[in-house]
Amino acid sequence: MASDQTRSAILAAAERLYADRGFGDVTLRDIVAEANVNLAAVNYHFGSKDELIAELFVTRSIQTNRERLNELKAAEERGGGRAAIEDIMRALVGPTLRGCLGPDREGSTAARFMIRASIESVPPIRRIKNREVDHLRKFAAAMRRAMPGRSDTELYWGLHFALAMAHHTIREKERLLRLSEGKCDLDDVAGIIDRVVTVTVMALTMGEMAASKPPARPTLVHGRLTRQDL
Amino acid sequence: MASDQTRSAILAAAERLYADRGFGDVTLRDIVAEANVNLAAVNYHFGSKDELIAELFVTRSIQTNRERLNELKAAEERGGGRAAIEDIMRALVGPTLRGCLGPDREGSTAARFMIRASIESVPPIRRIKNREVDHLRKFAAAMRRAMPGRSDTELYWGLHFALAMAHHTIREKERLLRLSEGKCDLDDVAGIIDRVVTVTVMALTMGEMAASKPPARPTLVHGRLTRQDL
DNA sequence: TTGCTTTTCAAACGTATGTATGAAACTATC
DNA sequence: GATAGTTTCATACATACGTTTGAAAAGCAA
Repeated sequence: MASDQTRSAILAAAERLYADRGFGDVTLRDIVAEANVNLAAVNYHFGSKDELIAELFVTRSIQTNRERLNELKAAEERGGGRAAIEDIMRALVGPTLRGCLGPDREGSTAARFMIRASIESVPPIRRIKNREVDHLRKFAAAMRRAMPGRSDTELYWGLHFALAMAHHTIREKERLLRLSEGKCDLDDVAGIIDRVVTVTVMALTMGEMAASKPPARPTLVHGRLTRQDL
Repeated sequence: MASDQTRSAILAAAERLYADRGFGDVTLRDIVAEANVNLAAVNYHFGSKDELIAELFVTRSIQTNRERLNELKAAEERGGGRAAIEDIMRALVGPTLRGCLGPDREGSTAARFMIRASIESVPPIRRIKNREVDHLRKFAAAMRRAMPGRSDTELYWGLHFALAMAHHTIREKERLLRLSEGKCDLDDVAGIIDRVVTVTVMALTMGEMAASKPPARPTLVHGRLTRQDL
C-alpha cells in the first residue's frame, strides 16, 4: 500500500528533524516538507502531532527495553538463574549508553532523537516515560535476587543512581566535554559503562564496606545513612 | 517608584505560575492576570518573555552558586586552606538538594521553579546553563587540591557523577518514589546528601581500579522490536 | 466497467501568542 | 503648576500553528 510509504516517510522525516533541531523548533509543516507529503497526512495517519511524537518515542523505547531485557536474560542464564549484580547493572545502562554515545553514533538519527527526548521532555514523551516504572521493576527484582542481603531501599537507590549517571552523561555530554577540556573521553563507551557499573556496584555494597571502615563525615549505622550537621 | 512594584509582581507571578504549570502551559496573559498588571508591562520592563524567564533563572542560580561557594569557602577555612573532599562534594550538591527537596520545601515557589527549569529546559534557560562551566571549575580546582594524586579525568568524572545523582534525584523524584513504593524517603534531604557524597567520594577514591580493570565483559545482544514491553 | 473505500491534496479555519502602538495617567523637578 | 520623563493601559497587529474540510485521486473488489 502507498499509505505505508507516507506513514514511514513522515516518521523518518520527523525523527530526523526533531533529532537535529529539537521539538520546540520543528513544526508539522517542516516535517511534511521534509517528507514530501501533504500537511493533512500527519493528522490522517497519526491523529495529531502529539501522537506522532509518541509513536516515535515508543518505538525507540521498546527497542532499548528489549535490548536491556535480552542482556539481563543472557546474564541470568549464564549464572544459572541468578545474574551477577555487575551484569544486571550493565544490562540496565549498557543499551542506552551504547545507543546514545560513541563516535560511530554521530550519524544515527535514532540516537540523536533519544538524546533530544531526554533533554527536552515534551508532554507526550513525559506521559510515556511514566510507564517505564514497570520495566524497571524487573531490574529491581533481578537485583534483589543477586543481593539478598540488601534492603529494598538500598537497591532502589542503586538503581536510581545508575540511571542518573547514565542519563546525565548523555544529557550533559557536551558540558562534560567542555568542563574537562576533552580529557573525559566520551567516545569510549565501554569505558563509560564500566565506570557507571563499578560505581553503582560500589554504592550497592557500600553498607558492608562502611561497617569495617566508616568514612569521616557521613556515617553509616545499620547499613543506613544518618545525618551529619553542617 | 511604583514601577518596581509592577516588576516584582510580574516576577513573583511568573515564578509561581511556571513552578506550578511549567513553561509550556503559561502565557504572558496568564502571568499579567496573576500579577494584576497590564499585558504590555512585561515587554516594557523586561523586553521580552525570554528575558523575563532568564532573569528569573539567573536570580535563583546566583543564589545557589553563592551558597555553594560559601560552603566551599567555609570548608577550606576549616581545613586551613585545603578542604576535605567530602566537604567539597557536600558544598556542591548540598545547596541544590536542600533547595529542591524536603517536606518543608513543598510551599517554596523558588524550589519548584528550579525543578521545572531542570526538567523542561527551555531555550533561555539552556543558554544560561551553558555558562555554569566556569562556576564548576572552581570546584574542580578545590578537588584537585584535596586529591593531588588523582588525575584530572577522574576528578571530572567524579564531579560529573555527583551532579548526575543530585540533579537526577530532583528531576525524577516522583518516579523514584513510585518505583520504590515510598521506601526511598525523599524528605530526608540530609540523608540523600550523605548518600550522594559518600558514593561520589568512593568513586573518586577507587580511581585507577575502574580505569584499568573493568569488572566484567560486555555482552552484545541485539533485540527485535515487539509491543510487549512498555 | 461500476461502486465503494482509502488516501491525497489545496485551501481554509480558528485561535493562541508574543509584541508593538499611541494615548492617557502618573511622577518628579523646577 | 507647568514641563519633561516615566509608567500604565486598552487595543491592535502579525502570524505561526495544529487542525479541519470537502473534493479529487487512487486503489480495489465485483
